[in-house]
Amino acid sequence: MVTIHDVAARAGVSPATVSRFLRGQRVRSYEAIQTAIDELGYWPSAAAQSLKSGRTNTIGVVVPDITNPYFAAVVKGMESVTRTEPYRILLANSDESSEQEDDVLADLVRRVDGIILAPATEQDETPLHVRDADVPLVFVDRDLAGGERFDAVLVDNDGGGRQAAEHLLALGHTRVAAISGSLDTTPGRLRREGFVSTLAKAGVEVPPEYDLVGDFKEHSGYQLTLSLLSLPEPPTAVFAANNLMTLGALKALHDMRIDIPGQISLIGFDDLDTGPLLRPPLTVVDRPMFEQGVLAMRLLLRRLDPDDGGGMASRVVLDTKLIERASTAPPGGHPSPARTRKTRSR
Amino acid sequence: MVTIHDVAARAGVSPATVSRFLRGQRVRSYEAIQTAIDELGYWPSAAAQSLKSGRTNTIGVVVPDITNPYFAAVVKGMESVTRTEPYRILLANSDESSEQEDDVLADLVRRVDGIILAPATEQDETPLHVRDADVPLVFVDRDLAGGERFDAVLVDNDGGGRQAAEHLLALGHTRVAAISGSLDTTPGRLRREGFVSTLAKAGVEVPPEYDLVGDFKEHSGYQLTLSLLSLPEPPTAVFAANNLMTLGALKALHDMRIDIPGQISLIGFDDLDTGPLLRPPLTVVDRPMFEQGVLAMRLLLRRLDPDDGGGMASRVVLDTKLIERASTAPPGGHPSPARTRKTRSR
DNA sequence: ATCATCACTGACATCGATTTCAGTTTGGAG
DNA sequence: CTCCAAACTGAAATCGATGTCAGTGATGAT
Repeated sequence: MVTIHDVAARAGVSPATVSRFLRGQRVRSYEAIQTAIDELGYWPSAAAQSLKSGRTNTIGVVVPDITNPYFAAVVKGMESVTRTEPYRILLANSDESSEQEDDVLADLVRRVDGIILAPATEQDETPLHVRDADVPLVFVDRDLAGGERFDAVLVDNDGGGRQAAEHLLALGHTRVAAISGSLDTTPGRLRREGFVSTLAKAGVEVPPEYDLVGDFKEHSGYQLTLSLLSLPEPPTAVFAANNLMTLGALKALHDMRIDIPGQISLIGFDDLDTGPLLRPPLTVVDRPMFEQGVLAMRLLLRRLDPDDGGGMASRVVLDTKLIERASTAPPGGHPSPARTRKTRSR
Repeated sequence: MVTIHDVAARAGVSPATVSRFLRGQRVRSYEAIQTAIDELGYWPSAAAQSLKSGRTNTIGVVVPDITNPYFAAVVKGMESVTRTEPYRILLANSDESSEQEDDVLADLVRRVDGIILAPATEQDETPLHVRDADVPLVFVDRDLAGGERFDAVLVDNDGGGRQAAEHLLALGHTRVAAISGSLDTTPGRLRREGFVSTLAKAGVEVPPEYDLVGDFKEHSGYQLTLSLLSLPEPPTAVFAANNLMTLGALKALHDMRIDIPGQISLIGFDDLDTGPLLRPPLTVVDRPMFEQGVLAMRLLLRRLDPDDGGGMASRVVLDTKLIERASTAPPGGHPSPARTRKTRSR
C-alpha cells in the first residue's frame, strides 16, 4: 500500500506538507506533490483518517427485508441523499428478527457515524444500547416503545387503517377480515387498530376468526387467506396490512378460483409498481416511500452536522392515500359498471 | 469514547493484556477484564483495528438499481452469506451510469476488502483501476470487455434470448420486435443477439423499426412500446429484455387497450414476484437471482481468504429457463383453449 | 543593510489496537 | 530450598493521516 510517506519522499517534502496539500491548503511544492500522487496512484487510507478524526463517513441502515419493494424504495431514497455527501451506506437485513437486529447493531455501532433503523419489534431494547454508544439513531417506518426521544419518519398507520375500513364500509361490507402484520410492530398494531376501531364505530365487529395476525411476509398472507376461505362463512372483504401479505392473499384467492371482487374484495397497504397491472388491479392504501428514505437520511445528517444544535427529536408523520382500483366492490355482486369504467379510465 | 486503555486501567492491567484477552488468549486476570469491559460498555474501535490489520471486514456492492427486484434479490443473497461471517456490505447505486460508478468505486476501494460489481457498461475502464488498488473484484450479472481475468457470476444471456425467440417461433410469429437493454452492457447485447440471430436462422428478420434499444428502465419499455404501436404495421409479438422494461411495455399495451396476447404477445426477461398475478400472467425467461448473489459473495470471500491460493478466475454461467404463462399465444388469434387451461391449472 | 511580518515547512505527538521483545511470575522437579 | 521451563505480562513500536508548535525563508518597509 502506498502511504502519505511514500508520496512525501518522492516529492521531497514532509508528510505534513502532503497532508496540507490534500486538505486544500496552499503549499509551495504542489506540483511535485500532485505528480507524486498521480505516479504512485496514492489514495489516503480511510481507516487512518477515521481513527484520527473519529468519523467513518458511513451510515448504517437496517431494514427487515431489502427485497420488499417498499424498503428497496426507502433505501434508494436514502442513497439519493448520500450521493452528494461524503457518506456511504452500510446495509443490513434483520429478516424481521430482533436477534439478528441485535447482532447487526452491535457490530454497526463500531463502524458508523449514525444509524437508520426499521425495528423488528416495538419492544426491542437494543436501540437504546445504540444510543448508549452515542451513535445518532433515526427510525423509519416503525417506531419503538419509548422511542419518542429519537428522530423518526413514520406514516399515519392508524389513519391508513381507517381509510381502508371507510372504503369497505362505503361499499356496504359487513363481513370483513383483517390480516395484520405482527402486533409487536408499530405498523402492525396501528393499522389493525385504525381498521378495526373504525369498523366498530360503524357497528361492524370483526370476529376473532376474521381477525388474523401474520408476519408481513408473503407466505403468511397466503396461509391466512386460505384459512379464511375454509371458514363456514368466509368474509366478503379482506384487508391485508402490507404489500407482501396482499400478494400472498391474492395468490391464495387465485389458487382457490375466488372471483375478486365478485366473491371477495381485497384491499392492501402499500402500493406496488405492478399494482395497476394485477388481476384485478389492486385497491390499496398508498404512502410515500422514496420520500421517507430521503427525509430519514436528512434528519440523520442534520444530527451529524457539528454545527447542529442538537435539539429535540423530530417526529415526521406522513399521510397515507387511498388508491381505488378494481379489487374492491360492493359485497356479493360483480363490480358495478360505473366503478369499472372509472377504474379503467386511467 | 471508551478505549482499551480505560479498560486496562480499570482492570489493573496493561492494554496489551486486554488486547490478548479480546483475541481469546489465556490471561490471568480475565475476570477483572471482563468486568471492566461490561461496566464501561467497551467495544473495540473498528477504525483502529482496520488501520493495524489492513482489513476492513467490509464488502462493497455496486448495482445499477436496488429497486429492481432482480438486484434486490441478488443483494439479499449476498447478505445471507455475510450473515455468518464478520463481513458487512457497503451498498451503492450506480443508476446505470458509468460516471456515478466511477465516483463510487474510487471511494469504495479505500474502504473495503473486496468489491462485487454489476458494471454500468462493458466499456467501463474503472474496474481495472480497482484492480490496481489490489482490491479483489467479482462481477455479477454483467461482464466487462477484457474482464475475463476476474471472477464472475453470469447467466447464459445468449441462451435466454434464444429461448424467447424459439418460443415465439413455435407459436408461429413472424413480425417480432425486440426491446433491448443498452447494447453497452453484456446482458443488453447478448440477449438481443441470441434473440435476433435465432429468429434469423429460422428466416425471420427483425427490421430496424422493430429492433429497439432501451436502457433497462421502465420508462423506456413504455415509450418504445408506444412507438411500436404507432407503426403502420405493428409487430405481433414483443420481447422485452428485462423485468422493468417488460412492465413498461405491459403498461403501454394496457393504456392503448391492446389485447394480450390476442393482438400482441409479450415475453419478458427475468421473472417477477407478481409475474403470475399480472394481466395477463407473463411469459418470461427466468434465471436464479438469490443464488447469483450467494455465489458471487462466496467467490469473493474465497479470494479474501489468506489461505486461498489465488488461482485462476472463476467464471460461473447459470442457465435460464422459460416460464410459459398466458401473455404469449399464436399471432392474430385469441389464446387457444388448451393453452389457457394449461396456464390456469397451476 | 536591518528588522518585522507573513507564508510556509518539518519534527513530533496523537488517534486506538496489536505485536514484538524483553522481562517477570508461576509451578514443578530435583 | 533452589532452579528451570513454561506461562504470562508490560513497555514500546507500529499502522497512516493530521494537528501542533517551533521554527525557516521570503518579502517589504525603513
